[in-house]
Amino acid sequence: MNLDDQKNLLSKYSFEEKQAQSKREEKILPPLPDIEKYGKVVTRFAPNPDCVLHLGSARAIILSHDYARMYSGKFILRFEDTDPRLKKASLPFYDSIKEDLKWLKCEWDEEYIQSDRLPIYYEYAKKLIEVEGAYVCTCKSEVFKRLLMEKSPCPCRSLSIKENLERFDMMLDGTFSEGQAVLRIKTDLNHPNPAVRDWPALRIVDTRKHPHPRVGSKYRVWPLYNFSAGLDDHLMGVTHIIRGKEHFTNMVRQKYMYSYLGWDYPTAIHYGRLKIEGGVLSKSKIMQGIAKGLYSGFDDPRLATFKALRKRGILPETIRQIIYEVNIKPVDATISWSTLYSLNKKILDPLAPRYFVVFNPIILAIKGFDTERQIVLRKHPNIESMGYRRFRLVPENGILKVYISRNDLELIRKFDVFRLMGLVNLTEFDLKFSYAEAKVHSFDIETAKKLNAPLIHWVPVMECIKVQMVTSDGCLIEGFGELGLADEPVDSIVQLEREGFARIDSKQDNIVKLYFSTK
RNA sequence: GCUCCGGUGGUGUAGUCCGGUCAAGCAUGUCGGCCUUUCGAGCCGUAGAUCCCGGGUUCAAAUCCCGGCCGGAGCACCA
Repeated sequence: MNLDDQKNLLSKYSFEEKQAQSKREEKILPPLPDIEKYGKVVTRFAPNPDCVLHLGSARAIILSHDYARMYSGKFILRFEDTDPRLKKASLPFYDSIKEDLKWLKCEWDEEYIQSDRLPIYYEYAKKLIEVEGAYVCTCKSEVFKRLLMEKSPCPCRSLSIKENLERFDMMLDGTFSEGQAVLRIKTDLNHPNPAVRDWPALRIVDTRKHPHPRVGSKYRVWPLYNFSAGLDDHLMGVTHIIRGKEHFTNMVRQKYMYSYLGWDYPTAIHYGRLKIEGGVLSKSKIMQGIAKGLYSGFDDPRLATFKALRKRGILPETIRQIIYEVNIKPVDATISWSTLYSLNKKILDPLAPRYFVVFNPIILAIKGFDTERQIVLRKHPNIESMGYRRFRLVPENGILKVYISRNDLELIRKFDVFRLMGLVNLTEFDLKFSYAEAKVHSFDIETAKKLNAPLIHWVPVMECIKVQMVTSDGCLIEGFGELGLADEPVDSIVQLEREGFARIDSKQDNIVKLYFSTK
């Protein structure tokens, strides 16, 4: 082996070694605790259908679903629509939540709607009264609150089982009206956290005034979160609850109920909030903003809803990677758009065909373009099988007209020669009042390279299509794109050369509408 | 105020349970270079962290203990 051979071998070896090292490690979920305790893992996602889903729910959804799949378990979707008054559900959201889950590739195995289950909750309410774990309290809430802070019981707490049962029936039959009675779960009145002391389980809602979107005014006694969710988690066999840390004390409260019923509390995992720089992630801000006309809709690009992310060409795989990366820590995480985009681009780049689109267009008249030319460009620089883009360029009286972007004017003026990508090298650039002129210098790329000419994208005036694009701040910009763009199906993501990635949102009236994704 | 939970480069995260191999890894972002008929992708390199602070235990602490500071969550007849 001579020296050259050795060098070769060495460089080859170290190259491969480096490649192997730099290969991105596929993030995997850490093991779920307590799996040995349960025969089969059961998780659930339990949204209130009072708004569309946003990035803040992504942790709960993806972790719950993926852990269920990882352990060949079961993933349940449960709609928690038990507040007909303040956080009232609305019919369209049941469907939109399901759409978002499907888009995220989180198919559920079972589906429940709590507003269908009121009789079950009533049954357990009675059971809890019978084991003296619950009582019907008719105290004014200020009075009760004061007693609570003093760690002293309210008069209703010592009522007999029989009296409580009667009172509960009076809640159900309408003798008590809204605000007059509430079923409470007995806890330790000395519990250091006043928030857990004798928490309310069921209350009365005047559903003639506040009809429920699904069951109207059929029921007047409605469960509160801890009661219905707590019961359902056991009843549905949930083994692992994955939810936000705001629910931490809810677990403490629910455990009292579980002990009366002789149940074991599932393994609960609490994660912190997931935010994104500048992204609007509050249900009330989303709802109010749309009502006020501040946002164009649930898919407004400034919102961090799944609908908006999807519209911008963010892939569900990207969101999943982010979730895997931030994991299940109880700390809040603010992820940056650049991280999101970078992950997205890595997935997108080998998939997205390339096209020319010129925004802020100006006509460029090319002089000295004497003969008709056909040019063929690849849709993807490295993936030939993706196909080709063909242009037929027919000059008129030795002049060819193309659109270029005003944004490139400054760049062009810095050089004597510039090149229209794939087409021609130009010189003697001259900006007239409403158009620009330039003269053919040469055609081959080698000359352009030699002269260090900047590369400009372009669109032929004779063969082009109108393009509108919604930018990330919600503005609409217009321009012209090459004809082939119109052949790409709606929803596909393309790369506009030198501009960035964009998703085709619609095609109508000879206009292609795009949503900008990422540079 | 009370009750919990946390604090690792700009951001996110690994390591913390079972102290040494961590003068701290990875990703993203920054800056520079290479490559490329894209300002994309890829490749190479660079800079950036007294591991919140103080004390203690120890031969040895990002890791254990105590105190402090800062941040978050909860304290609804909401979910």
